[in-house]
Amino acid sequence: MMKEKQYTIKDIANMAGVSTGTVDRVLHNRGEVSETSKKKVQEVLEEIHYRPNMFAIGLAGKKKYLICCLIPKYQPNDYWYFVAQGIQQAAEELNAFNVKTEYIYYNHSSVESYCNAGKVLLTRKPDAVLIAPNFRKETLQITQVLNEQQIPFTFIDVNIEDTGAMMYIGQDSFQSGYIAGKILMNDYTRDKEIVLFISEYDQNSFEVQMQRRLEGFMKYLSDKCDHLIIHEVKLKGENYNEDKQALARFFKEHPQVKMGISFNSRIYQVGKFLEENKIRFSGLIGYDLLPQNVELLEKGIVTLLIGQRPGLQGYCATKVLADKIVFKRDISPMKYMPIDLIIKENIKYYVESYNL
Amino acid sequence: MMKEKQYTIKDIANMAGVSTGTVDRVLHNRGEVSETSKKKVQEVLEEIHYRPNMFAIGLAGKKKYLICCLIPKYQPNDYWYFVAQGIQQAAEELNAFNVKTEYIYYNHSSVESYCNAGKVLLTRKPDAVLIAPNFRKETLQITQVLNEQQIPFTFIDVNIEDTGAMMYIGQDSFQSGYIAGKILMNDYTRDKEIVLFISEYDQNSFEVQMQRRLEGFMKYLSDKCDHLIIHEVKLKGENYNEDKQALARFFKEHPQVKMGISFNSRIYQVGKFLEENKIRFSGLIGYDLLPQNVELLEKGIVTLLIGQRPGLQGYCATKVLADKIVFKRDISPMKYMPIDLIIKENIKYYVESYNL
DNA sequence: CTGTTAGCGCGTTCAA
DNA sequence: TTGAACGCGCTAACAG
Repeated sequence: MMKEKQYTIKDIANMAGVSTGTVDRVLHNRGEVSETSKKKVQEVLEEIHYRPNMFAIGLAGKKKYLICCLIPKYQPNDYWYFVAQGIQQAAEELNAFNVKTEYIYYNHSSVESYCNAGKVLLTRKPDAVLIAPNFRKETLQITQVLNEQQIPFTFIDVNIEDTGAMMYIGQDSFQSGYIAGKILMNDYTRDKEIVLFISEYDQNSFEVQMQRRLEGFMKYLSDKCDHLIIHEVKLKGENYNEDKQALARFFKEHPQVKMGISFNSRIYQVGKFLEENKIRFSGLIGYDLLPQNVELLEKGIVTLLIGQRPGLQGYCATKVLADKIVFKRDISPMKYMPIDLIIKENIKYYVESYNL
Repeated sequence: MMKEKQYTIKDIANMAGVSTGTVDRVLHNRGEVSETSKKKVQEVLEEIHYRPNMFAIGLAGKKKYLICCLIPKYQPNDYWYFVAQGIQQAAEELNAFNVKTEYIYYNHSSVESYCNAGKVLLTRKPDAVLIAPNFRKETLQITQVLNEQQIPFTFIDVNIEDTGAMMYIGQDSFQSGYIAGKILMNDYTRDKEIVLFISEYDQNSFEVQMQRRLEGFMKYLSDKCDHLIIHEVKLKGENYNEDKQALARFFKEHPQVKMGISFNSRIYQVGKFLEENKIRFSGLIGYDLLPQNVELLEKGIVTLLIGQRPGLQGYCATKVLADKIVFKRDISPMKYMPIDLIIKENIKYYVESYNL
């Protein structure tokens, strides 16, 4: 707890018997310095624990920092919109420290779009990068370049391993699926039937995430529930009318099914259908606090939403990057978000504090 | 998306036709400024979105700020310990802005101790104050002085109304009790019995908070559950042996009871007893992530913990105060924490990110 | 009451 | 190769 003296370059200059200019030159190995001066300064530096004053650096160097965020293109109020909100809030706080953020969007179902975004990213010469990674192979191409150029980066939402990322921020998908299973099967009695609303997408990383949730869910079922009948309805999630037909077909055939789950954030599609057709589920679980989902939760049509704090993810990831590049602070490389269990009765407080 | 010009006090001075000194004076309402100058500057400030350069503030400011925190004395890992952790984290971040924090502890069951702490507080001449208020009347005495001296303060955990507090941060106790009711009564069938583990304390504010939780809980029961048999066991929470006897007595008489709840953070006492006596509850609910509670949750003895993010409360309260005194930023006067529902399967991620 | 000014620690230019 | 000097934006002391 003793307060170490804060040495300045002036102190160092005095101690080494040179001028501040020279000290600066050896600190940044810039310009020509004689071997003798260099040695003198380095000796002093080894003795003391010099910690440059970051404020002075920020003030003097008109240095601007750029953080680039590679994320899926979003619509108002969808999942990535909230992530962007969190990034935005961090950006505002960081504004004062000459940190600018820039978004590069990609279409989350197009490899090509992702690659292009990656190329654009590199042309921007960012000081740090936040990536919502989508395709493994293509991501590795990007991160390789970033590593070569010593540009720190973090992953958000989905993790890609062995890339040298500074940090991953997101949720444990398997476990969240497991929990969903436990809660949906709370009233489990031997002869219940359930239906999974599965999305049909290409093989991208987000799909992998949903796959993990599904695996966690099935794990719970196989651990704890025997003789369960599990139905599946595939939804495209793009054309509601088409999906409506699929749902109608299903419920005509299986009117007795009263429990269901979706592993993506579009449970509202199912909810909407159920509402329109006055079908009452005893358990309907979905992900994420999209306004449509929230509304259905409040109406009692959806019974549980699993939240993963997209805003906080964006906020933390951005702050962590800034800490790294502006203040040279390091942090732990992994941060799992809480798996928030949200019901009708506590939704209000989650929506209110969404931008934490 | 247009890059706003970064205005400096020099710009403002020019625009307002005064000097930088005057601008500084109105920004920090320091020193004497004529009404006319003040008005001119304020007009400019309203037009532009002035964001001071934090680097410059950090570099130039020799001013030290002091935030005093009046909170209950704590033991490692109890509720207030986590609050203090959050404060500490904020303190570290604020360190760079010359903000120091200081704790003043009181014994949460002693009015006298609370008053003394209040007196000490005022002698410290703080720039801002964080209070975990306990006794209403005594709190009013403290806040009156603070108001006179124009020292901003926030309440945490428990709110005391009509005091001119900048902000209250805490949980909606009634609603959290209501939710507890809903979840405990999830398997509700007409003839179930439940037991409430009630604490016996003096009439302090924390007791009031538990009272509200109880009220919320009873509200749910009276709304949704008829013909319920509700037992009560009073626990002192200080001498385990004594409480053990009370519990033993109760369970000897009512071995059929399998659901219970405690409205304070000491459900671990009950859990410990149940574990020792191999009594298995189908539902046991408590508050807060104390390590003992977490352990029992993981073992499956406690089935649900309600979390209220003590760390975040401390963190936010401290940051908000600093925002006020250092950066003159104001914020909304009320912040409800989410009511986190924590079960065996998601506890891990809450413990890990406790210091958010 | 108000304007001026000297730093804060560092980066950078410009003479020497 | 080096030192001196200026400026980044803001605070606070000081002189008027």
